Amino acid sequence: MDKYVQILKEHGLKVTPQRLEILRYLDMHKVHPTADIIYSELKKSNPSLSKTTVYNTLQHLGEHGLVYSLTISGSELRFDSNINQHHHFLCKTCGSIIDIDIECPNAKKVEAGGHRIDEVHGYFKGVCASCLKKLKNGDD
Amino acid sequence: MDKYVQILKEHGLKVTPQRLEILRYLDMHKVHPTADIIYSELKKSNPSLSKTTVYNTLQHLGEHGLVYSLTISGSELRFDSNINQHHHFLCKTCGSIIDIDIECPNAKKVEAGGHRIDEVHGYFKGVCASCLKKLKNGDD
DNA sequence: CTGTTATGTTGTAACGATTACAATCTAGGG
DNA sequence: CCCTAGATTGTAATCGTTACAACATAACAG
Ligand SMILES: [Mn+2]
Ligand SMILES: [Mn+2]
Ligand SMILES: [Zn+2]
Ligand SMILES: [Zn+2]
Repeated sequence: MDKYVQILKEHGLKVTPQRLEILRYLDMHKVHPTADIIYSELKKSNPSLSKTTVYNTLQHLGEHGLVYSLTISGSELRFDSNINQHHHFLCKTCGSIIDIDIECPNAKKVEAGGHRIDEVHGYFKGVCASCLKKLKNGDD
Repeated sequence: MDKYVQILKEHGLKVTPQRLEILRYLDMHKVHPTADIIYSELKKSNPSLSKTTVYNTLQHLGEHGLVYSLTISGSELRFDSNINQHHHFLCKTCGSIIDIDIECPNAKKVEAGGHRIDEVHGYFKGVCASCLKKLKNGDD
């Protein structure tokens, strides 16, 4: 049985072609795309796809813990199918969002305050190594 | 000389009544208000205030490091005049955004990857202690 | 103090991401 | 194979934010 079919079934979600394609797209493109990017790309092979379906599906997948939405940019949500705890770096020069494989060691302290934590988001913003290098080369 | 006048002058910003009021509002109301909340509140005493001015001013103050904008909610920016490094907790039940006084110990690791960090955002989302207590009491 | 000018303010219109809604379709159980 | 709850679609609406142009004013020189 197809990997993505299985994932949907395990979570009691109806298996539809749209859901399968969105799941697969996120799994194959780990650059934290927007809903609109996912829509535009998948529309190429499925011209009847609706943007509403992309939004609905991403929300469903999110509610079932299959995808994660990042608010790092402030203007649009970015989606991530990597469920493992990790942080993100947003380059303000090239716009790319880079995975930072660290876990937050502070969660315990927050829970000590009596709050219940469901999500941890660690965001860094600045200029990525690649863009810094380009800037330096342009100097001379 | 007024505290806020001094802050603006130190940063080479023209001193205007609007900027002074926005600075003061943020300093007096540390609940991470939206631009719209700031606008609505200040409009009471200055009916000619424009929403554009609030957005422009917040952006200027941000560029000069006098305020910080949080993308924690994903749907709207929240503003913070507390410049000291700290994290935030968003309660998905009552919507409040609570300061968490911890610094991120991971910044060094990110910089080790060659990236330049300008901003660090630590966000936790869940249910706050106060809302948890209410939920528990409602159980019986 | 007054005139000049760069900059700030205002109101309105435009924009872009997301959501609401109603009609149509379909996955999956019986 | 049929039924129906739930999914998909297209369109319109919403909401936060930004663009723009006319007008106003802070700050500085004289
Ligand atoms: Mn990621
Ligand atoms: Mn804060
Ligand atoms: Zn970059
Ligand atoms: Zn709460």
